[in-house]
Amino acid sequence: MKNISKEDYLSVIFKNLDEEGGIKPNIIASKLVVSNAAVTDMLKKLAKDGLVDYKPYKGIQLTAEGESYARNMVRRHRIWEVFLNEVVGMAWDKVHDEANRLEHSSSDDLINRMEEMLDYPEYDPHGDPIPSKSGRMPKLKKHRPLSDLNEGESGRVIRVNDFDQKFLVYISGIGVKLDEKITVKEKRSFDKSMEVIIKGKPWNISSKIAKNVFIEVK
Amino acid sequence: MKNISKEDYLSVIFKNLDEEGGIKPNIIASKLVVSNAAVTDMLKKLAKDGLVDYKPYKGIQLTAEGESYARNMVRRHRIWEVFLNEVVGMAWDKVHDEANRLEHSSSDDLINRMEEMLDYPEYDPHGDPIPSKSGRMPKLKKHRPLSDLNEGESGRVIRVNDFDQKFLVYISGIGVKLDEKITVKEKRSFDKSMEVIIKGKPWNISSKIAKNVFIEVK
DNA sequence: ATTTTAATTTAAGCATGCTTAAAAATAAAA
DNA sequence: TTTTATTTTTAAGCATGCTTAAATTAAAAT
Ligand SMILES: [Mn+2]
Ligand SMILES: [Mn+2]
Ligand SMILES: [Mn+2]
Ligand SMILES: [Mn+2]
Repeated sequence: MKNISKEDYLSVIFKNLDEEGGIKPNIIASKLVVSNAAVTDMLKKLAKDGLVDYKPYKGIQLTAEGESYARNMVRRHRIWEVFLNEVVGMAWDKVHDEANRLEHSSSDDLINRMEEMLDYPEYDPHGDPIPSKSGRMPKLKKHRPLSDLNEGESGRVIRVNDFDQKFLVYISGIGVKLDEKITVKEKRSFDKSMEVIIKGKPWNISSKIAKNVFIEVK
Repeated sequence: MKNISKEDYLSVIFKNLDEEGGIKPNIIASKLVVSNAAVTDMLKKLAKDGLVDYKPYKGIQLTAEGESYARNMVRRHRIWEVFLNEVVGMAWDKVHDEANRLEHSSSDDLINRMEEMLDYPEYDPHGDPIPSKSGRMPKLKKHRPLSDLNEGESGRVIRVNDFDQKFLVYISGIGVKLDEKITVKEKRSFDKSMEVIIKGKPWNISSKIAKNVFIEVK
């Protein structure tokens, strides 16, 4: 195989199955910013390659081979993110885009070496779990979006979505980072925005922001 | 621009102009392992992009823009090689192939960070000079292929060609590395093979080997 | 100078990964 | 249940970067 486009499709499918329990052509198209027609096309090719189980109109699944390929892509991506962040000193809001390209261009040998240098990290800089060489995925602690918390509740950040750099820059600016404590002071029903307390300071955040920050459930 | 194929063509053209003083479609085709027709095709595209000066049958030159793009590609490649070798601990016979892919997938920011971490190296693991951010190329000391040395002459290795992994594995095995002293004990006219002394030990090497190892001229 | 060989370019065609527009299937609303 | 809206697939077409085969040009040999 070995093909940047196919690798991207597989990653998107894998992550959505993992996080949402399902995937439709629709979602793939919007995540990869291509037309629905392009997705149908590629699904056929991936099916022919034996990587995807695809029944038109019915559903999309990964085959065993497709899943293990995809899992390895996620592993590559997240190891690159940790490496860029910890060894090269790149900010957490920049590593995702860089890793998105590097993940397709590195040998397994290089990935394994970086993993060893980093002493086998279990989570990437945004809290996402890193599959081991054998494919085992560390369990994420139980968590829910900040947007689900009620007034008065508080908890620690355990994961943030990493696909939008501007989002990461913004939340860094108000002090959000992994393991930081956040308290919901006020929640407004008309637009779902909320006032939160971070390091003693109050901040107003939109529901869009709150939906992409995840809080550990105690 | 930004395109793996075009970047590879530019690098090959630049290196050949730099090292041999000229370049023909022929050479490009063999270095990139594509047909001559593919080269003609691509030369037209690069000309249209304003990166190459191309007169059919007459000659190939880089424009100012093409040269600076190519120089930056060589810079990326060689900084990756040093980084992989020194930071990641990858053997000198493996870094070239890995860098050949990574060079297309990294931001200038990443390259500059790696360069800084490495304290601005001037030469890559095979002795090739690394262009600075501004494009300045460190001067290589005067040198000639080992194959040109006469019986009794000796000198230190200053550079080796890095494009064939097996070649590097082989010469490593007989003790050839940068700055190592080599003495020519015997030179056989019928096949240009020679017996050389490395670290006190005699070795028989073919002219093909000797042509790819470069010795500093005192 | 003529012939032969080698290098280069042109021509036609193929696979990949997209696009837009139209058709078909499914899901949602009335 | 019937109509409407949404999603998905099919169809046709385009750019890219290759290929092989044929034609052209340049270089080398006689
Ligand atoms: Mn990421
Ligand atoms: Mn991440
Ligand atoms: Mn190299
Ligand atoms: Mn090198």
